[in-house]
Amino acid sequence: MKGPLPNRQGAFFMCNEKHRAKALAFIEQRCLRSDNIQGGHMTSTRQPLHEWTVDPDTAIALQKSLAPRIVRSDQIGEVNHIAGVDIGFEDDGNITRAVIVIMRWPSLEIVERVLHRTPTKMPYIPGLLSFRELPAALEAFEQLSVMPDLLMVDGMGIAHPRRLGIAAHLGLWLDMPAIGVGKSRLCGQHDDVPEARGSWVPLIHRNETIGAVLRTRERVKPLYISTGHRISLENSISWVMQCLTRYKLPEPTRQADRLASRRTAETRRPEGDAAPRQDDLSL
DNA sequence: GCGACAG
DNA sequence: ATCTTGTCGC
Repeated sequence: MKGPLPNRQGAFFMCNEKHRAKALAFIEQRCLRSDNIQGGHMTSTRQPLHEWTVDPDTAIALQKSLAPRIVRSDQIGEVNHIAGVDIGFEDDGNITRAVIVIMRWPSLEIVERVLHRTPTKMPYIPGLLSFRELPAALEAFEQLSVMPDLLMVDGMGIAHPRRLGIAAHLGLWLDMPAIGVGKSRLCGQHDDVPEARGSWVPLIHRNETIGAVLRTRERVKPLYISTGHRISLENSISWVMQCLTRYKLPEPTRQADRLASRRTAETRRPEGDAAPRQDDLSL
């Protein structure tokens, strides 16, 4: 019997056991390895790429060392599922809400959603966003039963002072194709974007094209699109355009966005009510 | 030194 | 990001 939208637990145990097993294996391999899976031999030591709770200087050094590993060309296979990734906050920023929405391509129907809530551990520092938001996002990924083939992450890809924005960082960590979909500029300069939907101008920083400023809707502030990992700028723009409906944001990002910031009945706490005990909410 | 600064 | 009231428009 089909209810409105089965919660995660139900969906997991009733329908996606096999997928979930594969997803777990995937996330385990992606998150716990170092850099030794060349050729066909799996001699992985299963060590994380790096720590997440670090001081600003260390974080900057990490970005500099990781940035050269970002693949800016198309290294992407068949796309059956696209993920929208977004992080929101509640309780004065003390609680981080990581959201992942998986949509089937090309139908764009939602096949899975995860909302993971966890205490915030790092402050927001311009340029170091991924260190604040990615730990929660990765925990959300661990709860997926369907692994996507392409990520759309809110924020910048390589359009970053050290070329490692949150979308690039996540793409590299998971070794998955990723696109950065930002709503405002972090660095770089650009001309005015023509008013026509679909038109764009290059975003340039230190004499290098690091992204595109794309008009996804007329009369609306353009989006900042950039390569995250394993996808070219041209195809990043193409995927974003293909995921547009009637809104400014591409569907995967839009759906993740609304879930990450929406005050739901579970989130809202009338006077006298106790805070939710659970870390994860069913949707 | 001063301003800018994803979410 | 989040907090907020009203306002404009389909």
